[in-house]
Amino acid sequence: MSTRMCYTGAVSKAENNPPLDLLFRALADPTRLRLLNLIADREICVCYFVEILRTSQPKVSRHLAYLRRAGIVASRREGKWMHYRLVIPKDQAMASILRETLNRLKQMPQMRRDVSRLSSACCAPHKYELLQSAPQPVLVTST
Amino acid sequence: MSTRMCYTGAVSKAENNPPLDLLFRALADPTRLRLLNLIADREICVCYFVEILRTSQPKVSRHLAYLRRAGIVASRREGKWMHYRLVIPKDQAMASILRETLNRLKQMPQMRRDVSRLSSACCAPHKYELLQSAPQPVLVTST
DNA sequence: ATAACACATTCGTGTTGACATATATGACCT
DNA sequence: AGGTCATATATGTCAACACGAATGTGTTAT
Repeated sequence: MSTRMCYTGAVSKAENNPPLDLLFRALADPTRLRLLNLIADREICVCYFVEILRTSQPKVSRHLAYLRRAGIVASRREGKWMHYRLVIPKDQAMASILRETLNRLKQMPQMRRDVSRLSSACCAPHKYELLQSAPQPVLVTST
Repeated sequence: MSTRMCYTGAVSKAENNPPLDLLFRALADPTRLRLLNLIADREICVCYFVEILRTSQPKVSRHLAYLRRAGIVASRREGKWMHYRLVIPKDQAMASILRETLNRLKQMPQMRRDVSRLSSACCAPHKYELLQSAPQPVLVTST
């Protein structure tokens, strides 16, 4: 009960402030950081994430949903495939923190490995079971 | 003791990657963001946080401990008082994301209110019960 | 229609985080 | 030594999150 009253206070506070802590919660997981790094420069479908991160499809799906709820990615359906792309938030603070983060991610060894694995997969999708007929990622004009 | 061992583990993982998600977890809470904003430009003791955020002392203490474990603040004891100050991580990615975050926090209304409340409290500590004899915050050269 | 495919969601479970309350520690004073 | 102040930590409760496994949903192909 007193908890409720506390939360009411918190919500009214959020009217003024962009919920920055929400952005940070979205970034506070290594899997989501890897997804974000891959998604930063291209529109890409889920099966590529599964292949590149070598993880389960539900796990990828859940984390993408998390990022979507945080408003930093959006999805688009094309037949069987769901394509995900980056969305830069309207809020300036969130936007610049996100951009800075993406720039820094790019320089990290693990993230570079992911991207180069993605390049290989794109050049030779026949080598990857899941990617046989999947639409290839499409580079997006970097912001 | 077990804490030490935990940290050792985390460090070994960090050989490749800076544990960026750890930084984001530290930033993923509104109370911690307010604390960080206040601590950004000055060394300041706990009782001021309690007064400015109008919250309980254990809550402040816990969140400061969280920030300390994430390596972005450090503490110093002076008699009864614990002073906290910002620490810019050595890792370049963490450092610049943190700096960008602090710059953005500064512009948010809630954060400005906190700072101005702090200024008032510093000018008239006698008006605040908790601050009667507490050492005043000391501005720190901004990085 | 039905089967295969790509992806999303749900369920059960273990883990972590946030909080209030209570208690402990360390420093100062008498 | 004992008391008090400033701060830290322990305890119990509750919500959020992560995961694998299973199941559901929408689309294409047959």
